[in-house]
Amino acid sequence: MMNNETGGKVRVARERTLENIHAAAIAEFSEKGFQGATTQAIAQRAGIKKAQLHYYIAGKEELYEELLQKVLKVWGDIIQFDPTLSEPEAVLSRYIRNKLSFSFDQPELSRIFTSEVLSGGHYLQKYWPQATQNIVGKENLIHQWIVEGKIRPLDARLFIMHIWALTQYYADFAVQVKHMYGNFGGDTQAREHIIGEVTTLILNGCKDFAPPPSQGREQTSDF
Amino acid sequence: MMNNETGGKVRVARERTLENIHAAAIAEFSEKGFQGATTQAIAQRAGIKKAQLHYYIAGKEELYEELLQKVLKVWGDIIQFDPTLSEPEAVLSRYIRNKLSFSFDQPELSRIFTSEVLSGGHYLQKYWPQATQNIVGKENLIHQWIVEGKIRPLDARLFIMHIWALTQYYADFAVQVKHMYGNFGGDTQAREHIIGEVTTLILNGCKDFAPPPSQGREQTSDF
DNA sequence: GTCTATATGGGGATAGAC
DNA sequence: GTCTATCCCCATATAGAC
Repeated sequence: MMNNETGGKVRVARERTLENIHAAAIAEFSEKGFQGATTQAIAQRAGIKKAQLHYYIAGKEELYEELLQKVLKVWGDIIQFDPTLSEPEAVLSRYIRNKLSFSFDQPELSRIFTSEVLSGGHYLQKYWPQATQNIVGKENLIHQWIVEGKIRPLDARLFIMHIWALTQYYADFAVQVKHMYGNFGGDTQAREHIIGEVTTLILNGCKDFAPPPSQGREQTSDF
Repeated sequence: MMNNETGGKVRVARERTLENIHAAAIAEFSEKGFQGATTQAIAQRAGIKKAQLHYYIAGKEELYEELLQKVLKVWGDIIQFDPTLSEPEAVLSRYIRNKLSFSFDQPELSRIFTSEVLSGGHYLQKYWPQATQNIVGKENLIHQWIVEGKIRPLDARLFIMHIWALTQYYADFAVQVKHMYGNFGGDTQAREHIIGEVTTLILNGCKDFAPPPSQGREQTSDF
């Protein structure tokens, strides 16, 4: 208290340590999963001793949940349909670009979510309702596009999930991509190429091929 | 030796135990990953004691590698482009159906592979060359389709990887699908619906939209 | 805040009785 | 083949000196 009148230096040092811990924990949890990760390895990656780590965190489980929340928050913030756009091409392109960029930039954070889902998703119990709610908004817009004949009739919810799956792939299976396609880490050109291929696949995939001259069409999907 | 002249009963009992162990290990490894899984839990799931388990297996690592090989073998056998078919629609539909069916029927086995990739894929070192070889065959056929104008120009390798990603999704994220879409476990109707949606998305996604009346087209993808 | 030392529990694996 | 008991190591977490 007394030796920290500015309230700056100590706090900054503490937060830098916490950042190191977070980065280390993200790497460790995303690789080994919650059960496979060890506080020992996290401490080592963060450049501190194990006892020191436990001085900064409440426990392994609390640290894990904190990071899980972080992914969910970022996704909730960034990965949305842009409401200022209206045409399917623009909305979907933007969405794909955002989600893919996150997969490229923060693959480990993305993988924590995947690892948790693989483990049964017990730590996501509170998250599913919110996620489903989130998808409903997108679903409604897509339904509108179908009614307006802007895209072909399809199962809107599955369509969203498929886009999510395709973009998530580049985080979860980065190792596979690297081996089967070649390295593309910081290469902007390769990233743009992938974004383009995914976007085209999706946009073509929902296009109406031979739209009957001008008549309303119904959605055939009944799921 | 002497009390087993038929060579049957004992062997059968042994193999039944081994099957139980395999099933238990698949469940455990797919949930927790290699590091997170414990022989304790595997034994418990198999209905035997831990010491008993170690009588049947060479070690945790050997058991894990055995199961990994199992997935790779099944994929190598089942998930191929059918050479008796030739049209893109038929080949891709069949491929998607096979891969999706495996995701539905053996999700845990599929997830072991995913978990291993998430962990860095160190146990797959020998597998990548074979997998890449496998993809090259498909790639050549797709290139042919492009030259023949049967599908639009696209990056063939990424296209294959995207189909793989979409079908793998239903194994890895089964929990997510269940929460956001509803249960679809043994429901044949729902399975067929999903197969249909994925197939249509892919087939439309690679269709040529406004093919110029009749002229060869070049492949623009240079990756 | 940071260290060494340690408490306590669980991990993989084996010995040896039955 | 199956059990109990055990070895030895590593896990999470804390105590307490500095």
